[in-house]
Formats: sequence, C-alpha cells, structure tokens
Amino acid sequence: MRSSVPIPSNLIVLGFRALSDPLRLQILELLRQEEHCVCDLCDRLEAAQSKLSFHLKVLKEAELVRARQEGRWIYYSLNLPQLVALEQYLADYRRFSPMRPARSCDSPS
Amino acid sequence: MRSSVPIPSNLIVLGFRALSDPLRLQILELLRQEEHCVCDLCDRLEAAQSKLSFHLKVLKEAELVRARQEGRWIYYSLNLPQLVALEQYLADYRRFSPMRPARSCDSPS
DNA sequence: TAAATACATCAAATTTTATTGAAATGATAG
DNA sequence: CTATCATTTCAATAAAATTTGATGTATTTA
Repeated sequence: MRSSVPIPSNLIVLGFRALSDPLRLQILELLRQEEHCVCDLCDRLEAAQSKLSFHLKVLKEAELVRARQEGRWIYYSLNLPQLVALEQYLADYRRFSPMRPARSCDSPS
Repeated sequence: MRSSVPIPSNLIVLGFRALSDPLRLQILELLRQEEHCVCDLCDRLEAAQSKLSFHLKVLKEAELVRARQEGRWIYYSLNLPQLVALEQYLADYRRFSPMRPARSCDSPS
C-alpha cells in the first residue's frame, strides 16, 4: 500500500466546496431563520434567478439545503445535520490533534 | 440599503475554499499528528513537490497552517485557532435552528 | 567554491467553476 | 387549452483553479 493517508469522503469535500463562496454563504444566512422560495432569495440577494438556481444546486448536491415544493414554489431550507457533520469534522481537529515536536527529516522513522 | 444580508468575512470563505480539496484535506490529516516538511508530505502523498507547494500556499493563505523554517527545511503545522474559527462559524447555525442534533452516546456532558 | 538539497515561484496547458440570457419544464388559474 | 408564474436547464462564454515542468533562491555539504 503506497498512500496510507485516508481520503476524505466526497460529501465532506462537496460540503466545504459549497461553503467556499460568499453568495452561497449569504443564501445559508437567509435560510438560517426560515425557508425561502427562490424568488424571495432573488429579491433579498439581488441576483438573477438562474444564478441563484445554480448556487442552490451546488448547495443541494452538498446536502446543505433541502428543497420542498409547494404548488409552483420551491422552498429551500437548511439541512442542519449535514452542517453539523462538517462542524464535527472540524471539531475532530481540535479534539484529536496532539501537537508533537517534528521528527527530523533525514532520520528514518 | 440594498442588500441587508451580511457578507461573510474573506478569511472564512478562504478557509472553506482551502478545505474543499481532497489533497488539502489529506495534508491536514498528516499535519494532525505532527508537523512535516514538504519533502515528507511529497513522500506520504505521492505528489509532485511543486504541486504540494501550491496547495500548502492555499492552506497558508487561509491561515489553516503555519510554516516554520529550520535550516533548509520548512516545517508545516496546523493552525488550530483558525480551524476552530471555522468550526465556530458552522456551530452558529445550530443556534437558530428548529432542530437539535442528537448527542452522541459516548460524549457525555 | 561547486554540488546537492529543500522549497518556492513562474509560465503554459488543462481542467473546473461561474455567469449570462434564452429556452424548456411544470404547476396553476382562467 | 392557453396564458402565466416560478424555477430549472442549456449553451456559450468568461473566469478561476489545478497541474506540470522548468527555473530561481536559499541553505548545507563536500
């Protein structure tokens, strides 16, 4: 076995990627209190509908939001468990990262 | 006032962006236990040196890692405070949420 | 001093992601 | 059925991120 470093799950990577854009973070900010339909988000964020639709898709594929259809509106809301999953991923660094002195580069372990 | 939705800080966005790549997460995974020099990371991750140098720069600009020079080696290590800052950013979503995440059985409190 | 090592940086090529406007879909009301 | 509204999807383009190989810069060793 050559690379023994664990490869992070795709959903984790997708999650952080989805969070790595200011507009998407603003969307989440709006969804924090209550669900919103797209036209609502368009108004609040002053962005074109197709633009928001794209970013909502990124968020949905990362499972950070959920979509619920009611009539011809689609309401988006936070998917908190996945946000918590990312939080936990980061929390593990705080909890299980003992700071050790470096081992010398040229002395084999 | 046109858009009243708070714009997330640049360091937060940079942080999540830095976390949104499998190789970079693998780097952090390796740095979790101890600091490493670049050549060490190259070996462990089987990646070209210039490639790692690029990704380390991304991580450094996001302030997720720190670099310390010793002789001709540069040792990288986690910058835990910034990881915690991102964790906190996500934790804030739990506050205004209608649901409470289940508490894990083995984490008493 | 010359050679070797560790790493950064640059430029070019490639890949990925974002933006835009228009067209398509799908629900609903008349 | 037709018109309308909310939203998605598409295609073209633009912009950004990533990879790669070469080169540059210290630092150490011979």
